[in-house]
Amino acid sequence: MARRSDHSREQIREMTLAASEEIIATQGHQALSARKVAGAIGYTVGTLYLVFENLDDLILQVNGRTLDRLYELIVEDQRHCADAEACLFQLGHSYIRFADAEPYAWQLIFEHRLADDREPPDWYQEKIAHMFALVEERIAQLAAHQSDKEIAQAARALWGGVHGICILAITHTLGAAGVDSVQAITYTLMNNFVKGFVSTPSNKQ
Amino acid sequence: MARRSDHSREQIREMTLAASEEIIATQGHQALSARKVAGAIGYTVGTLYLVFENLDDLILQVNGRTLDRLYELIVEDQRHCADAEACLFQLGHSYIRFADAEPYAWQLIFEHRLADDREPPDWYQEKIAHMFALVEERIAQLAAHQSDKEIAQAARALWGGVHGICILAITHTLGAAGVDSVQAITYTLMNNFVKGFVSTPSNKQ
DNA sequence: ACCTGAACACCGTTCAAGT
DNA sequence: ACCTGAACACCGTTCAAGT
Repeated sequence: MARRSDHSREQIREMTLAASEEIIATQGHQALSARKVAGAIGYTVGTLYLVFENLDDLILQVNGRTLDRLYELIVEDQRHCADAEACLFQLGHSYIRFADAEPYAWQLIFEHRLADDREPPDWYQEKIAHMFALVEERIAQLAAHQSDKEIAQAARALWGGVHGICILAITHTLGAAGVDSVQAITYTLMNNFVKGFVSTPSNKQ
Repeated sequence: MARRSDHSREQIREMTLAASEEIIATQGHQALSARKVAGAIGYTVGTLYLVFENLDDLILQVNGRTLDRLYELIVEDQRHCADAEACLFQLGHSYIRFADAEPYAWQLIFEHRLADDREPPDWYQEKIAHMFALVEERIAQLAAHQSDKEIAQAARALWGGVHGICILAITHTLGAAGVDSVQAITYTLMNNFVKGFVSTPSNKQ
């Protein structure tokens, strides 16, 4: 058998990504396999390799779309907060809400390692930078006398911090049950951090 | 062939764990396979299943030993710091130093998921609680008027925070190159957090 | 040109059979 | 009693062969 042409390359790409997302969302990324995805869209394994470089590439595309959804959620939530501090806290809450809603997709972003420790492609790095800019923006609004470098440093520290709480919560390493408790811990982190940050003329060591 | 009895069960266990650690340290946990480990110790795959329940169990044992090494390093470093605040900062630095020295072993602790989301065994949870107590102890020394609950919350927030910075650094998501820069970001997090924490009569929302 | 399906070199896990 | 090795049901990836 051959030459079906039921779908365009772009359609197959979309079907493949959607099927992968479905498997990841319901069974986790451990359950993702080329054969399973191919079966789900009614093609054979070989076809996937006409559209994607390999499984690593497929996962990278999936992760890109996860980052897009996360960005959308965050931006939407940012439209309903009052001042810079409230908006910064909202950033953390939105992040956790997403991780809680799509734990497997979210984890895959950080557990997926490219072969030979290669750098992710530019389009991917830009998505991350794009999201990161939102944190830096809010931190900058709170900074009274801090330099750009200190603001960048603070944004990385705080985003890393919120991220870590998420991870530990999802892997049950925090001894904290439920999303509410995670949100409370995140609030503790951000609240104390911001207090320390705005109260200092300079944070440089 | 059969009945070699060259080694006791305990010796095979030790050889298996050592070989697994070697593979993980040099090639990452993706490269770990039952057949590869068996080959490295001169036995066939079947033998591993006489000593370990399955590969998940083997990894759990490896992770337990990783936690032990981390604990040793932290406790040793804690003997050379001046006051509570310095010791707390040292905790973060030790943690990052370990993650940097043994990135693959360290990552495996958080990427390993038990089947069906089962809880890890008691002996494993105790190792984590043991290490966590070190953070709580230092936080408690810095707390002037905070309640036990606030101290526990703060310890979780701060440890989660340091952990997250580690992850993002290792996965190149922080735009920060090198251990020094990671240590600086961690310092920013801890310094601002502690400043906020000690300056507040109560952190309850 | 597009897709198949068989092949290759791997997996984790089990278990009858050998000594 | 201890260990093997073959079997089973899977993997990712490639590519000659079919239409």
